Formats: sequence, C-alpha cells, structure tokens
Amino acid sequence: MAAQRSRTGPLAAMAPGPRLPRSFYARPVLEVARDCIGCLLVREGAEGVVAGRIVEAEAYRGPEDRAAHSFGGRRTARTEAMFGEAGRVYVFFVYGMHWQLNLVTGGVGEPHAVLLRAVEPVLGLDLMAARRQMSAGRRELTNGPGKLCQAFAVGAGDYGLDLCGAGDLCLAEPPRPTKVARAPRVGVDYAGTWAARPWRYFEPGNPYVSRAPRATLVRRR
DNA sequence: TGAATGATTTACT
DNA sequence: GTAAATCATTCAA
Repeated sequence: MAAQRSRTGPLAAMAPGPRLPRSFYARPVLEVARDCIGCLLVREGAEGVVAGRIVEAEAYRGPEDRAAHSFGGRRTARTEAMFGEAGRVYVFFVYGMHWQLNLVTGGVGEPHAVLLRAVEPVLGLDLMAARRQMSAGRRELTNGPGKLCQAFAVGAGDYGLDLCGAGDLCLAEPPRPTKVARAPRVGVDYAGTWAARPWRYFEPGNPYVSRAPRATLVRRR
C-alpha cells in the first residue's frame, strides 16, 4: 500500500531525506512553523503521488492564543487532536466547503498546531490539477490552505492521522535551502492583540504564498 | 432546537 | 474592490 516512501522512486531523487520523525514536531510550535517552510509535504495514495514544498504556515498556540480553536482550553470532538501527541494531523472544515490541514506540535495536553497555508507543487501536478479542476502550472493550484487540501485530497478521513507512522501522508526534508520571513496571521482579526503577532511564516518571493506581505526575514538556511 | 459564525475560495463589478 | 456559496461546530435557551 502507500506505506513507506520508496528509496528508489521519483521522490528519492528529489527529496534528500526520509519521513520527518516525531522529534521534529515535538518542539515549540513557533519553531515547527518556521522549520517546516521548505519541507516537502508528500501524499502517496491510490491515485498516485503528490508532493509540494511548504512555502507558508502559521502557528496556533492554545490555550492562551485567542486565534486558536483551542483557546481557553476548549476541548471538544473537533479540537481533540490538538491535545494529542505531536506529529499527528488536525483537520477542520470551515465556511461550509473548505478543509484546513494542521500539524499537531508540542507535548500531549498542549493544544498547539501549525496550519499549512500554501505549497509549491513539486510532483504529481497533473493529479493536483485534476482534483482542482484547472490546468497544472497555475498558482491557484495550491496557493491557499483550502486549495492545498483539495490538491492533496485532505479531508475528514485524515483526522488524527500519524505523520510519523506508516500512513500515506508525511513531511520530508527540504530539497533545497529556503529563506524564511514572518508576518501577522491571516483571517484572525477577531483575536485582538494576538492577531498582530508575526506567527505566519513564509518563503519571501515565492509565487505560491497566498498573499505577499512585506518580508521580515527570519533566517536563511 | 435554533441561530450565529468561520484559520476561505470564487465569481463578479 | 465586494459578495455569495454552504455547513459543521458551537453556544444559548
């Protein structure tokens, strides 16, 4: 099945490293959000393989972060995954039509997560295009959190999925060095002062970043 | 049981 | 630039 990534397939030639281990996710959420920029998001499903470089992500740090679904320690069937172990997936449904993909980080009981907002397509562009019902090569293929979920076929069935296990979804090491900048998060104006915190990380200049803010460079690697 | 709303996308002016 | 689409989740009653 779509278990471990092949060491000899097309990804092996393209991605230098294997599936990222749990230790990558079991760190402070701001570090994970920063470090996942440039990493590959890989899905190996029955329809084929799709992969993309993560170029935009946001940190959500409940229970104190008013913008987080886990604000105030709210623990429900919807938010439960965020309270679980790092390296699992938190997905949710918004606006009646869009899914959003999050990486759970930190320790058990710490409801922290990283929202993946955009990727640059690397592999499986035709499959992504078919799922998005548009031609491959358009920025609109994966330049938003709902769009990338559609391109990667992420949905309800992925709730709680373990990115560090044998599932068909994972992160892999960056194919090349990546500049990282930061800016305030998108769509969280209701969160008051928390909305101003620069917890959105992105690769400056990359055309797949959902919106292009003024780049405040964080680091170069 | 009902009403409000949202970590968005798309089409249209 | 604005607005519609569309429904699971949440909270009040």
